[in-house]
Amino acid sequence: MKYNFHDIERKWQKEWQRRKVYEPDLKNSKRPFYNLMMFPYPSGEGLHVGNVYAFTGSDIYGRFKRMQGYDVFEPIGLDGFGIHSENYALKIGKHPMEQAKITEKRFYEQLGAIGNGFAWDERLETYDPEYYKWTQWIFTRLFKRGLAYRKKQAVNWCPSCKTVLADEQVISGKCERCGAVVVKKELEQWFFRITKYADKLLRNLGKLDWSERVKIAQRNWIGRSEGAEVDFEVKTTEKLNYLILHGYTGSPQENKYPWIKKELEKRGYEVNIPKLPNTNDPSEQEQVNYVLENFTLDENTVLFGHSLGAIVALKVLQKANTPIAKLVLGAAALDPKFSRDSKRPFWDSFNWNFNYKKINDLVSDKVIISDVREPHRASYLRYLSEKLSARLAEEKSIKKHFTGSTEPAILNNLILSIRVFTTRPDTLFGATYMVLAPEHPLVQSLRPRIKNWHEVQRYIKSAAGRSEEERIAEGRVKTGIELKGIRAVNPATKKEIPVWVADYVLSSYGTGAIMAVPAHDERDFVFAKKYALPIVPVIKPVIIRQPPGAGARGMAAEETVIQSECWVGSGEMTNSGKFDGMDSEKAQWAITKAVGGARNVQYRLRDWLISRQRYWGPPIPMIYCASCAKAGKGEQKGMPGWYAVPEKDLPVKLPFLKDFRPRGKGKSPLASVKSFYEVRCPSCGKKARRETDVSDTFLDSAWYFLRYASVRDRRRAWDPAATRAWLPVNMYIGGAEHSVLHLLYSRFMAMAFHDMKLLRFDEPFTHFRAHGLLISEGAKMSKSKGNVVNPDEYIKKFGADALRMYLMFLAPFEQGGDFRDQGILGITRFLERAWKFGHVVSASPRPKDSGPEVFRLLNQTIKKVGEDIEALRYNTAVSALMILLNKIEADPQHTSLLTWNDFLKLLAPFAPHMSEELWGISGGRGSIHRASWPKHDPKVLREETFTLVVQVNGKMRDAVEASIGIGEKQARELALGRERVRTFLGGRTPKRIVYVPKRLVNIVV
RNA sequence: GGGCGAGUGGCGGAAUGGUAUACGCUCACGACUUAAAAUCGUGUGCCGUAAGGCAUGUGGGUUCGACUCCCACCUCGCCCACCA
Repeated sequence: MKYNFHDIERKWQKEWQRRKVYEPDLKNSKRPFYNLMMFPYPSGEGLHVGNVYAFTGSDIYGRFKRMQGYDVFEPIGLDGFGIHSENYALKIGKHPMEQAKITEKRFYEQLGAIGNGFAWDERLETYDPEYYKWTQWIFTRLFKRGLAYRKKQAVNWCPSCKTVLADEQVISGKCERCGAVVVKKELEQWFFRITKYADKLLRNLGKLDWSERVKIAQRNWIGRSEGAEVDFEVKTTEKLNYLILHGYTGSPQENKYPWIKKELEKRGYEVNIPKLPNTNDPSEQEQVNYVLENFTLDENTVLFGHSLGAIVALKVLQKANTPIAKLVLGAAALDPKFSRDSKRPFWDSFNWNFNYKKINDLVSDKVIISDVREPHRASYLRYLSEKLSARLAEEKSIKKHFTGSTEPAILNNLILSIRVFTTRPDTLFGATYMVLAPEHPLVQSLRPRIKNWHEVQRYIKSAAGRSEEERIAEGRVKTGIELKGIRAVNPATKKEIPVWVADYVLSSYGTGAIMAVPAHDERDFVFAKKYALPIVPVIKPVIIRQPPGAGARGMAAEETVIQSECWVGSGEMTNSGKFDGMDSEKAQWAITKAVGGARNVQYRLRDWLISRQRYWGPPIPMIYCASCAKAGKGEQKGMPGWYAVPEKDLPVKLPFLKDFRPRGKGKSPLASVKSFYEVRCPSCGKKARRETDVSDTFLDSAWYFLRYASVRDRRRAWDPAATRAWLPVNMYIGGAEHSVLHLLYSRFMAMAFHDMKLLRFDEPFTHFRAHGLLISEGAKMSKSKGNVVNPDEYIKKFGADALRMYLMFLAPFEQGGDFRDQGILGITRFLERAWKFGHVVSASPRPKDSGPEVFRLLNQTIKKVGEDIEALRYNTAVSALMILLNKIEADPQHTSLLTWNDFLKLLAPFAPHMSEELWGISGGRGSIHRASWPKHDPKVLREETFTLVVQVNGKMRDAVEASIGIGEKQARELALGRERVRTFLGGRTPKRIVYVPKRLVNIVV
């Protein structure tokens, strides 16, 4: 009776489905166990053997848990949306919607053939409108929660896929999907505010039972660093002068003005704060004319207006028609249209229309300061900042409306300064120059004061054109250009230092600017060497006492200031960034405070860029209404005109597009489909425009595990009762390549839903295990090497059981394995022998009890296989099964039916089809996969004798069977009495005899 | 450059600080066969006829005893990479 695996496997696969062996009762489960495997991304080539490897490992664990009495839920689905599928469709010239159907069929057939205990009734596909309806719903929820927002930023652009990419999808400067070199592009895009959870994502790792390497990868990716933010004052060649306009009912003698004047004059600036006419009943013309008659604006003027003074300032500038250095508006008075206040006397005499364009042309450096304690002003100030394209600084006042006797927030915005982030404030004394990222806004705002603007502009352009990869490929040759005419003041040394622009500073990390300390930072050192900048090591700083004095940011007065005792201007780097003697926490913060800096924590993690300018994904369910935007209306603060598609209108179905090719130019193909993007505004009903980008595939997979237990729920994304019963996931197994993508996004989702009270837990996977990489013939599988293993072929040739078991036998599951063609024969032989013996067992009389040796080995095997499965050491579990079968075969007359059936149970997770068939043959009831896992008897494990090893000087010289009850004295005597031992001793007397109970005697001479 | 992991027979790999090389592949020989395949049996780290000696990347250390623990170095793999 040859084992016909083909028929038997097919038979049981059908039968299991018919009998719903793997369908847990989702409504009433006593012992739920959610055993999840990462659902596959269905490629056109069909199921990869790597998928089979991962799924088998997960399935074995699930089957083991099921036999231990759990209701195991092991769902499966397809992650079929995304660039990968779309690119494949493009390649073969099929439409992704049609191709998806073909691939789906193929994948489910293949997944069925590997014999996993899948809960087929709960399968899902991410491109199914029933599914992505909820993906879109999630988007709208995140938007309403303020976790989804739009911003313009230099983003990663893949020129080949013609779409933007998240940071996580750029690997060494290349597109994760297609390998094309990624460039930076300035685009407005949707982001998810994952950074809001940076700290929690980091902290929670501690309580998760996950593969350590994945936790480490996440920790590194989040990249928390503690440091300080310090402002460096900027000095320009021509001295600035300040013209400050107070507000309604104000005067230069009141609140912050004297202090500001003093602070600015201390720094050597000319300051004018005129008393404006008719403060209590001001008129626009009168005030504007007064200012223009008494003061002359020029390109070194910093114009600051507070409250109504801000409005006057705008008019003054408009009328003066002279370029100035900088414009700062503090808590500007509200356009009556935006105000809910009672009528003010000046409302009639002021004209609230401005020539924004003219103002923009006259001054490029503009700041609008908004007091966070005055939320009613926020929307107008935001509107104003957009109109003026000014930086909106949200600051906290000392006294509401910035009316305190000191207002550091105002002062800091008046002074031109560069804010840097550093983890090493103790090296401040060694900061000899500064570097801004090419995209730093200050570079643009300082433009009129930069003497070599042409060269600077050329450099910035070339830096933007260069891809990340090029920068790396150039071997870290750093390039940059000095901003001539601009200097910064080192707040520690008070010395003026040059300011550079260089692309080795990243705009998206920290403040986009650094203080360069070439003596203590390798990158700065290289740069300084190249451009002959001073290198000053910081040596032995000392603490001196100083009278109280405010720092640049007006921090509380200090008693201790740390100063460097001596600097040595040698050109060499003192050491590799380690700075002995003063990097203690205390010193770090003392110095930070002394220079008016503030403690700060920075994360490497960036917000998740979610937009994709492609076709094959869920359309982003947002609508933009231009007329609402004009009126400053919108669903979310700071995003006028934007509305989420109402839930009743979901899903926003992806239309069938004949030409679905990516268009480039930063727009999705949907942007050219009028019938798609033309909609009514959900708020005002006027004509509006639908968002035409689709969302990132990783959003689809960031929540799929929540859907499985509720796939038939048409009213909700997930059913609360089912979710409470089955989630969080008890065991999640998948590839380590998702360490910082899928696994981080999913955690973010759970945390966001938790905070929205949509979930009771905030971590989706309590246990996660990363399986290793399956390679073939000693090398990574690739088409070019011709070593790709096709699972269909092996299933056809050897059967699913053999393939499963062989894959698991290769090496520890978490380590990965090397698929060698020859090796599978060993497993085939093992299975054939089991098959043969299974028939012998049922055909010939069996002893009632197994012999003691067989029985002991059985018990040992039960223990070992159970422990090995729990630890995912499948290779040694298989090996133990082989040893047991060898024994049974060698001693068939001492093997009882009971023992044989226990063997089959141990085999069942690995070879589910054959064990099921043999189970029936030897009289087992029901499915073996619902039978209970055997228990070992600890008493039986113990043997009566053991091999006592005899060592001389630590080397094994002899071995002798001894009774388990032997004492130390007897063991010594037994050892010393051995012939061979005497030979090795050669008459010498032992100096020492070490006895290890139940193991060995070591005679030392 | 940083992080993580791994170096054991011809190969995949196994070993709570205590018999290194389990289990399997390969190979050799034998049985069965007209023959081959399959199957079964025996053997298989290296040197040596043997006694014995030498072997867990290299060099040191701790220990009665180290693949295992500690230090330094080398090699390979994976992940990240100008994150201040």
